[in-house]
Amino acid sequence: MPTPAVMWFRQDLRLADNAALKAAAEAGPLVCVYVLDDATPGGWAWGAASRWWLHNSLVRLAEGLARFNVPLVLRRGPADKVIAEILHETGAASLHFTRDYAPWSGALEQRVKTIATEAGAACHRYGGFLLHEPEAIRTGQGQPYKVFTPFSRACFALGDPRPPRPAHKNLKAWEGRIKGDKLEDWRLLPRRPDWSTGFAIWTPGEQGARQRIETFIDDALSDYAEGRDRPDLARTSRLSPHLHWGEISPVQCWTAIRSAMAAAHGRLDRQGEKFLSELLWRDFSYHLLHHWPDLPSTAFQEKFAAFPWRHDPKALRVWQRGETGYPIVDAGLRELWATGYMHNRVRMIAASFLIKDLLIDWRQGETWFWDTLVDADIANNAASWQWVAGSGADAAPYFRIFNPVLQGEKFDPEGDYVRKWCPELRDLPNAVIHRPWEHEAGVKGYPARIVDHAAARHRALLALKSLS
DNA sequence: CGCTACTTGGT
DNA sequence: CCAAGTAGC
Repeated sequence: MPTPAVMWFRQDLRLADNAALKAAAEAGPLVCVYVLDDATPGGWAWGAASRWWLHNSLVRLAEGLARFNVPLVLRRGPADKVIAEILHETGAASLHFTRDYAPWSGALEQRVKTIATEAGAACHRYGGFLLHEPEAIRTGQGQPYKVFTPFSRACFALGDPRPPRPAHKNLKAWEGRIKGDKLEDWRLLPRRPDWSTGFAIWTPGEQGARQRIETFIDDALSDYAEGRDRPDLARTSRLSPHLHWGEISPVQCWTAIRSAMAAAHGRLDRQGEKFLSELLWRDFSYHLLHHWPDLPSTAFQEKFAAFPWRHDPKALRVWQRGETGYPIVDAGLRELWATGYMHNRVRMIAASFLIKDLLIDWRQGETWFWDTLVDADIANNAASWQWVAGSGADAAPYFRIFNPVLQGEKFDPEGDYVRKWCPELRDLPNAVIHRPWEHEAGVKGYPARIVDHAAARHRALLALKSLS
């Protein structure tokens, strides 16, 4: 029996444009494995919504491999220990995997390399999760970037990435057998099945990712630059969970958008560039996380360590349930609970409300999003919460406090988004849909405001002042 | 990837 | 009184 090559699937749950899989397939008959590792990430084990996605994505990946009669072996435990076992059980000559950039991953990948070497297997690590490796982008001074705009300029200056690799025509399985878990036994689906019924809007898996980007290009790209800010319109790409699990690579996305731009002979240039720059935001978050691994837990700007956060579990609960009395905030948190997703503009508004209006520590919001978002992502989540908190690397020179009424009126002008998620407000006229407390007849069943925004804003400015 | 307060110039 | 523009946080 020829010695196999082990393909360790991680956040690269796709067959196409997968450098690790390609190399493994060329190195020998395949042993494909996914390891569920809840130990190594410490407090950042996959949240509940992520687990729902992972379950479905693994089903799809296993189906894709089954077309080549290649099984997907499922194992559970600390990844380094499990990989060591797999290498010994199979006598593999090589191990292939795609790099990831979580704070614990550098050390993990180092241990795996040592283990593989000791087991007599060549260890190969590949990029592909990002457009640019975090070490590859440097300022003129050789330092990592702290500000997005020059970072993205440096990326654009490098030109387009190499085109994606096509999917395999053939994959060959190792003929030996090793034991694996049954996916159902991992119990990745929520215990309360009613919670995830609204997740049916998603199609996890490589095929779903491909459909998603096609639909996006056809339906939304032509108006992306402005439309992306409108939660009442379906103009965001919704690719984030697919990208997070590597069902589509950022290079595939980049190339698809570039082709659409070329096919439109320049008419889509501004819209397309906007989307490409959003893809670079994702790279930027990982760039920050890689160089500042404390980003998920510690304010980047040191003076924020002394910020007088309020301990208020009741208010946190009100925010989580979407019962703050501010329609755009509540709609966002209810959309999150129902679908595992929140529109990006609304994420900023909802996050600002938790931090600035309720003075609740951004880490509590970060934790909630980690558990409830299907696209929960360690780098994007941390960088974005810090950005809203004003404690991040590229903080605005002023203490930005979103006004939930003005934001609602600006970005959900007809109130369609708010009416969808807060049906109690359905019959309010547009003029007061984002300020229901001004409706003379009152509103049945909708909560009163948890704080007065003007007063809360004043309080937040005082809290900031206390830092200097 | 803002907001408020204030000014100006208009009705 | 309002709309538009802008300084300053």
